Amino acid sequence: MTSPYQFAHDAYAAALQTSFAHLEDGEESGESAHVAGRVMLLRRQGRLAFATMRDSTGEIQLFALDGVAENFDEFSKLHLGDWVGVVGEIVRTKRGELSVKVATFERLAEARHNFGDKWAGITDFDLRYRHREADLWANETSRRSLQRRSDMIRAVRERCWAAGFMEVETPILTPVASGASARPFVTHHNALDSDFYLRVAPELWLKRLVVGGFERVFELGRVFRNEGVSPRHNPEFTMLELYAAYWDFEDMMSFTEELVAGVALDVLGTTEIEYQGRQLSLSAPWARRPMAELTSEALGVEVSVHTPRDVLAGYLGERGVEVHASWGAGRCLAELFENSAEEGLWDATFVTEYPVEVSPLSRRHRRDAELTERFESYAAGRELSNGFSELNDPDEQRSRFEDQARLAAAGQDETMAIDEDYIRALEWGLPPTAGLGVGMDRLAVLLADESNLREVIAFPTLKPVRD
RNA sequence: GCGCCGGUAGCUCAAUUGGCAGAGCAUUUGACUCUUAAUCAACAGGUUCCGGGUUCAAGUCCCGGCCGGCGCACCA
Repeated sequence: MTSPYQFAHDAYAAALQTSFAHLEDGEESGESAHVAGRVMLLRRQGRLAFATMRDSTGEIQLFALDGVAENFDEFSKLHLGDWVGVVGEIVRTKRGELSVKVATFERLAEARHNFGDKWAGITDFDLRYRHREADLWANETSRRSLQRRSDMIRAVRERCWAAGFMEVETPILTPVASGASARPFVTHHNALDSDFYLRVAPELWLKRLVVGGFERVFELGRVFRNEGVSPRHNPEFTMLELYAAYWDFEDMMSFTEELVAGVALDVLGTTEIEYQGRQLSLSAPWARRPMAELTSEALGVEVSVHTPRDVLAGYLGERGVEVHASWGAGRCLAELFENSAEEGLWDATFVTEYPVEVSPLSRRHRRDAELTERFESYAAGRELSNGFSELNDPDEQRSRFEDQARLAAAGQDETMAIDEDYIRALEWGLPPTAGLGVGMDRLAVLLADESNLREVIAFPTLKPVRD
């Protein structure tokens, strides 16, 4: 029997369950449907057989009778997991199960492997992540989480478009990996005989488009960082970055809270979500708290970027953090914040006033030259977004990059690479602009109520199996 | 990269102190005209992750490796 090339499918399980809800036990509707999906369960009973078929919307029972179904013997020999296309009347069985009474059926494709135990499904992480196609049939929560991610991406796009942002695409293969302090992946282009880096952020390209006159741009794309893998980190992840000319960081914070709360509303219908058994608020407006203030509260002692560097270093030492000789007061404060206050930020909160030292692309704060007009948002103790008033002075940008180069020379692993083309772009004039980056996987984890990033990534990065 | 834990049939899991490697589901065969994780009967299914070692005897203990989970580090 050759495998069919097509099936004239005209009905879905969930819609049938709804539109024939009125059928009484034992009643026949007189209406026929063409349904298709996978056989998930099969109950043969002599000259009749029942199958539970699942499609992308839900499940419906297939009811086959010898003498009524034209190829009953083949039906009763189906395997769990086989794809079928069925034509038959919609009926409700005597025992009350809505069913398609099989007139004809075709096996559309065979399943050579099963989809796990009927009860337990597939639980082995290795199998689930390496063969997500099987996991998706075996585990309802896997389907739900990836569906939520898709709903989220859609909502983000629609809200960005609605706010007048235009979607653009910038290079993934780049001659310099800059725009974030992260180790890049390196690859090689043969014809150009040049090494390229996979981007660690689209930031610098996007700002060049603003220089070019596109006032509001966004990119939703994959970035790559050659760093550790954990429940909260995948080497490739999806970032939303957007830039708005004429805005400052305050404007961007307002946009951020509206965007994230709006997306939660679109996906979940609420901005008061439950995450890991605990209520979490994404409702705007979010608290806006200077880093120094949060850190002082957590430490029980007043600190700021103006506290002597060695005093801050001393507090870090007490907390068991190894202080690098090249760290100034700004870096020390940021480290102290991460070590003390960060984890406690449960409801969505903006942390503001990041030190210049850790913010090489941010504009200095208009009230304090040691600080920047930068914010990060946190939820469930984790960073969700990062944004700032963009540094648009090419001379200062050059000196900030040079500071980064000095730190690299002093032995710091993760620093930002100098990008001459970007500095030249700034020389053409970047208007006052605010930018935002949102970790889409992190947001998806919140919306899907998952604790592990891999659950919202269809095919997370795994080590290849070697012989 | 480091630490802890794990890997047994296609799937989910057992296996006492080191003493014959098992069950349910799936597959195969048979019975059954209203099942719902159908039921009943039978057959088959194993490089116990891989490679060494200790021992009369290793799924179990030891060493090395592979892969995964969690934590740390790095980072978002």
